[in-house]
Amino acid sequence: MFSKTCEYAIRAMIFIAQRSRDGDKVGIREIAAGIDSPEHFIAKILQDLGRKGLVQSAKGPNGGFYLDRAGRDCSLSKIVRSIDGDQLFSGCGLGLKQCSETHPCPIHQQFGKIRHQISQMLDNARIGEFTDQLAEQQLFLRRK
Amino acid sequence: MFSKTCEYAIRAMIFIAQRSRDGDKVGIREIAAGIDSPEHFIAKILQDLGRKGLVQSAKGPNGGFYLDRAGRDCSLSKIVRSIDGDQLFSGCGLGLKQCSETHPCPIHQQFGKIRHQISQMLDNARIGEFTDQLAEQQLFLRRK
DNA sequence: AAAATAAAGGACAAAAAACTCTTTTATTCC
DNA sequence: GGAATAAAAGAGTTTTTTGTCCTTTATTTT
Repeated sequence: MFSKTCEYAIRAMIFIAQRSRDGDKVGIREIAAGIDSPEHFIAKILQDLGRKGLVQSAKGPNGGFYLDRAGRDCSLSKIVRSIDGDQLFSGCGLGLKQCSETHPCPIHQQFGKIRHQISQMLDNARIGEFTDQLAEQQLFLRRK
Repeated sequence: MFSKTCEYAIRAMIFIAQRSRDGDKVGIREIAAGIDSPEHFIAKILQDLGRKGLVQSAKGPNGGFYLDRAGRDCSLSKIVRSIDGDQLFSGCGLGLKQCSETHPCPIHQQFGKIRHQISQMLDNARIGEFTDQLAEQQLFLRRK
């Protein structure tokens, strides 16, 4: 569904949202450990999200990653789009370059409905909304 | 959603179903042209589906690929499963190795619903069901 | 100012996915 | 039996994705 890169990105963003809610910053090592991802790889990903303004960061001692208000309000769909592009939201289920109402692939209708639901879910889910449940260990970002 | 391999496989199977409905066989060149795929690549894929018994084939003059009754009744989910595995049907949306009702990732519930719909759609769709609409050019397997 | 810390950047490496080419095997037609 | 046809098989190559390593830059603390 999502690329590995995108999965790590979402998990990292949610993790950062939780750990930086009181104005703290989170180091890359802590993030990698917290979401069970390769350290250097998630560093690259966050670097990229940083350039795009989806995550904030500060260098030096006491530095790290954190989210501003807009970051916590950011929808999952924005992250998915910025990493995987909009293939998932607009592409044909069978990979046709031209697939539309007037030139549909065999699963065009059915797939459209599903895509719509995926869109809705990802539009509605916000990075910051899991913070409390995460703190209470009702939700998880890594294996036990 | 699906791998390229899987997309080609589904398109090829549907194409073969249509072209072999009267007992004819379809050559690999015709298939590749009909679904807009790399010829040698789809050949490999069909070879594999053949070994798994999902498609029939015959060598020599007048040979080619065709489907038996079971093949035409085959669901899309069976094809997806046999090529991409069941990641799509059972994996975690955020890629967690352990994600379950008792140890859920942040989108576990929402993703579960979507996965269920995808499953249903792929279980219900059968390779042979598009034959008529395809013949009437109401459905398509390649770009214009 | 020097040392320490932590992200940014760039280049590289490994693995997987997508795709190609050539030879072999089976079948049919003459 | 020999030529022609078409899939099967095997051994590549290319591209993309995933992951690693090392150097640089910015910031803070002493």
